[in-house]
Amino acid sequence: MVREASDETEAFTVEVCWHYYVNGMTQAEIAGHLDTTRLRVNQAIQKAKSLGIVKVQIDSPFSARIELQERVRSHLGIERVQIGPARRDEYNYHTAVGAALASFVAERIRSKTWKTVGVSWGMTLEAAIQKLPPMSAPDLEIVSMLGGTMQGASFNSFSIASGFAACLGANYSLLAAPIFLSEGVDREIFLSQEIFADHFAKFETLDAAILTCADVSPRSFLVANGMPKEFSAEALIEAGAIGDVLGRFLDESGRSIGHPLDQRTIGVDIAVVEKIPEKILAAAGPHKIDIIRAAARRGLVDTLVTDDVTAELLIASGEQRATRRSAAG
Amino acid sequence: MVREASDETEAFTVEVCWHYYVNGMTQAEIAGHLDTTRLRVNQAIQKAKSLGIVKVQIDSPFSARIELQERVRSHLGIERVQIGPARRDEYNYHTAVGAALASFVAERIRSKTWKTVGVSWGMTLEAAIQKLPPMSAPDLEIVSMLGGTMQGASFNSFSIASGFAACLGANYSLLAAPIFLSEGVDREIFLSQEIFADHFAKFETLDAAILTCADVSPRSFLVANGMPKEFSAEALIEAGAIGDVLGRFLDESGRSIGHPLDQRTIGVDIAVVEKIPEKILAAAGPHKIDIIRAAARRGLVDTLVTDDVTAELLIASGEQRATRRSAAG
DNA sequence: GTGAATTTTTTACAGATGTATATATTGCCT
DNA sequence: AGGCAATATATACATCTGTAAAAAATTCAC
Repeated sequence: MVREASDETEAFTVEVCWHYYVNGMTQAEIAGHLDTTRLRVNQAIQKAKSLGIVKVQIDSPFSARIELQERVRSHLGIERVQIGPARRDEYNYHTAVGAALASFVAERIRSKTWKTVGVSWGMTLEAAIQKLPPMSAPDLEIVSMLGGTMQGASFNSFSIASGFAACLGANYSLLAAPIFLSEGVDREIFLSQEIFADHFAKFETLDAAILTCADVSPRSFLVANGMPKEFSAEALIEAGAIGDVLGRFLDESGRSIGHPLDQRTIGVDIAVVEKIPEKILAAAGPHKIDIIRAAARRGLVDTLVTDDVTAELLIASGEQRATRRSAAG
Repeated sequence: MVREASDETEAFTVEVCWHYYVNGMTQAEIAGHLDTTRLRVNQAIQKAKSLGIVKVQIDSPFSARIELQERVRSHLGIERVQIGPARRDEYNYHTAVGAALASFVAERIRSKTWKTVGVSWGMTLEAAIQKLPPMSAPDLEIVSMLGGTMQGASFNSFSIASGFAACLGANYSLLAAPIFLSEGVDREIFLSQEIFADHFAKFETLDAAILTCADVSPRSFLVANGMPKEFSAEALIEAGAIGDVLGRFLDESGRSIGHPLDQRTIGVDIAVVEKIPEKILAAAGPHKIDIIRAAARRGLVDTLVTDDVTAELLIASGEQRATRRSAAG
């Protein structure tokens, strides 16, 4: 058979695609119609897709959001991203992400047979609790994963687990301890108490974890209200910390900074969290970009729940970092 | 399960389509990822296609031509259309269509096991002969389907069948008779001669026919050079003729006009032509629009070979006719 | 709380797609 | 003209899609 000139093969490819995509013919029907083989038709369609002759366009008001979440998901290398649209005129980095988290958690609890869910605490989770629909999950236990702060104004770190439980019609189990022990208190002796041992045992079999994170700045409730006096934010930053998850400070690559504070922290170990089947990180705000990325790097994120402002910043700053590395190369 | 608001279902539909068309995931993979069923995913894709959320675009310089040929094919209700691009600055209604016919016939002879092919005659077929590549088809017989004209300048109606045969390395069988008998000559007696009977018998088993057509005007070689003196073009037009195929004049609907001329015409009957498995009509030029459409209506066209000028006119005039009928309705 | 209606999911199956492999065909070189 | 390499076709099979039907779940009305 005479081999065709490339113009003829592109004309053939276009004609094949016309019949397939526009006329809705099967590949076998097209082969019969054009007097060729099904393999040739299949190859023409593959070629058209790979050369961009055929383009699929998804036209919907939701396309931009779905594209954004897919770009963030790909950028962070995680399983899924849920984006809540934020108000740009009165931006507040808890509201949209709180709503998105509430929706996601409700959906997840309906469709999964979760028994135990660990929770962190923070103002983002508090915002989610405000938005959770009433549900009835009597077989579910909400387990707090770290101690709380002893001071505060409106926000109560001990109310997060109980708040989730109240809305979900679930039970809760609190870690009734300060997040950081006082100087001179031995952590292992403190945690050897049976009530704590029983609680920590729960961490080994959690079905999911609802996490949040914070940077190392006064915007972090923990940094503003919960740090021991002998540890400063500046010292943490000097040690490489860019933020914390569950009271554990991480560097830009997601590595623990190996700080003396770890020996005073009452909460689940990061290595235990990594093994939880479904880790949901809820976080938004420009100041959290680095710690979100670090947590993802560390393997602490299956699902990121965020807002669209933060999602766009993640993408933009990711592109900047790629551009800087490329220029340096 | 709570029925979703329609905004959420469109968001879901878009997300499904994103994974399917952009991420290249299978429907089962998407169902697992979005925690739903394969049926739901399939339905979302169908819905997106039917609502126009998903659009397939075929971007190629050939798209316009393929679209045009599909529109003509659909307009005429025939099997396929081959379009040759014509020069617009020096338009000539034989060259492009002749080239397209040559290409199509060559391809067809390579891929089909044709034994006998009937041919009409005309300047369009002559142009095709000029463009046919040399081939070797010793088992093929080219059979002329009608008598010829006794006069002419450069064009010889008796050279078409032999010209095809020469190029294709085939045999030929000529209908050595005038296309119209003289007055007073009985057609049946004339055709009862064994040599004609043998030739006419071939018409019953033709594998394909290569036809052309002409309007009723001096542009038609037949009308200009072959008509008996007692029949005028005006009289044919008055009888309803808009053109001819194989010397048989048809009205706008493709019906034979039932003219006394039929009793003097030496050529295959139209009813016999209708039964040939593959009928190829080669025709181009603004003056042939009506007879092309009439021939298609009559069932004389499986494949139309034309040029792009004519194709566009077919479409445009078809739209005008539809508009007129709509206004009259 | 129960039963009926409706909707969704699961399962099954037919047809289409995608790809691998064996076979056939074509082209080129000697 | 024959042999070999390259290419195309035919065949086979795995996977995916599309849809129908049975089963399960949910919703609604009483």
